Amino acid sequence: MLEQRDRAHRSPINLSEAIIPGLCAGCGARHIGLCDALADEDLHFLASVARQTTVARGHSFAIEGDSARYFFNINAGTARLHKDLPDGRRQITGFVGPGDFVGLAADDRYTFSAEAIEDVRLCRFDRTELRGVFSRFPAIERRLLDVASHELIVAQEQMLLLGRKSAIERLASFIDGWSRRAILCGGGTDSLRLPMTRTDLADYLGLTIETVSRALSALRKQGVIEVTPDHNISVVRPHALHDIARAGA
Amino acid sequence: MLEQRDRAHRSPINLSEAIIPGLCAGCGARHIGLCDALADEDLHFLASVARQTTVARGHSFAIEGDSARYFFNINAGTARLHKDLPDGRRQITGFVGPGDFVGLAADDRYTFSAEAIEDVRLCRFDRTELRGVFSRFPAIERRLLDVASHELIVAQEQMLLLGRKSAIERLASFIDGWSRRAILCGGGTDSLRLPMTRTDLADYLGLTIETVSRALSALRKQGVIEVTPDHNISVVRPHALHDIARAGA
DNA sequence: CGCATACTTGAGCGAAATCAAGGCCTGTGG
DNA sequence: CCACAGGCCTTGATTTCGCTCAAGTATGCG
Repeated sequence: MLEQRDRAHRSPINLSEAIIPGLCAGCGARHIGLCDALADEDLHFLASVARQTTVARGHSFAIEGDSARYFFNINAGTARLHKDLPDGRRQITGFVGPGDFVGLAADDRYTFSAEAIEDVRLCRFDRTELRGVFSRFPAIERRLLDVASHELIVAQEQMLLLGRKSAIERLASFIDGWSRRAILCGGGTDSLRLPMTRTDLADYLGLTIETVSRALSALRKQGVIEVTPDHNISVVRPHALHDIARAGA
Repeated sequence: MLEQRDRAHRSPINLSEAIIPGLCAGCGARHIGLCDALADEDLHFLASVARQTTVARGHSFAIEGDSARYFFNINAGTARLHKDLPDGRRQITGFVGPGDFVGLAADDRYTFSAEAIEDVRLCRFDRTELRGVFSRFPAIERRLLDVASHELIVAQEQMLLLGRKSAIERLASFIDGWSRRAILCGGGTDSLRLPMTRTDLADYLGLTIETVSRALSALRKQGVIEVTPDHNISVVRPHALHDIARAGA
């Protein structure tokens, strides 16, 4: 019986990181390998339809309108997904990190752009081969349906945020969600690393950079968060933060 | 060999309407049956996990926070899906009509409420039985993944609308999309029936009822649309409407 | 006919956008 | 080592788009 390490060694794909991670309840798709029971022939098949690549910070690996040839699974780093209007207005629809999928929401052409905000390592699947992958690994198709369902829930929550919440509530919602994700998927609760700029935050929350900055200051003055010198955040009163996010009580 | 009509007659489910409709490119999930090759035993199985019901206008068939027992497929009528904040603010995340699915974006509990804005006839599936349905009809699972992907695309487009578009652009986008849907899925292009109230429209577009009304008047004064005496709409200059929607050129 | 519901329009207000200035950190070159 | 440029962020002043408050119109129903 092969060790995980040996299998990883045989494949151009690094199996010690999730190729097809599972859905971790509460935090979305992250960190749970599905690949423990793969035979050698399965590995060879996967290697023929998937390739691991690196995308440097600032570079795009999918562009809205381009032919959607690939489907991605992020292994390391963070990327932003965004849609743009002709006059330059931008809406970031999500940030994706290790374990997340990119390209579920695709037609023949990408309906979004994906850009690395840190160096990203990812696994790239040929979309034309996806049917083949599904029939060989039915569990993957099932998993993807779960992932897609979860993404729909998140998307609808974001619509509520964009359509109906105030600037402070938007910021509080984002920090609340991001810190939960960090706690569930890594640990350290004291300082929360924000790999995205204030501009990214603004484009994600439907605000301007100035309003983001002011809302952060307001949360800081209320003693709910602290802003570290390197512009990261630490959550001082998680419960109060959550109450603001939910427009609570 | 059984006729479609005979099969319909044998089942409590009306098979002449789509139980599991296909994905009609461009218009989303609508009107295309998947049920032409079903054996009698399959029909009996479907009848054991699904039931056709009616929901009267104004009534909810799913409530946010309730245990998500069912999965729905709309056969007739229109419903709104919405999320609410404790203080009464409401965001409608979508309108669903014949052929659409409700409950894809569900965890153990519903993360949205669904309410009929016209009398609705729907087919109700036990979610605990869905796995069984999928293994008996793999095509359904595949179809649902396509539907979920398409809904993600639509959701991201709506995020762009809510986060970055002006009131007039929002209205133009909605009317543009709704009229395309109407043209693709039924025909008559002259008068566009809007089954939802101005309040619904406002809650869908992240605006107030007054702003919706003013934006409609503005589009009317620009000669892009006409508003009929019964508050429906007819699109006079579709191209101009589309340009406004896309903040175009 | 009277009332309720839904929609439209106007006036004034306010939250966030825009415009503008200044601070802080990093890297680069003298 | 310091000087300076360029990001990135914060804060202040002013403007604006859409919200709130208010009044009036139209339609449908008992």
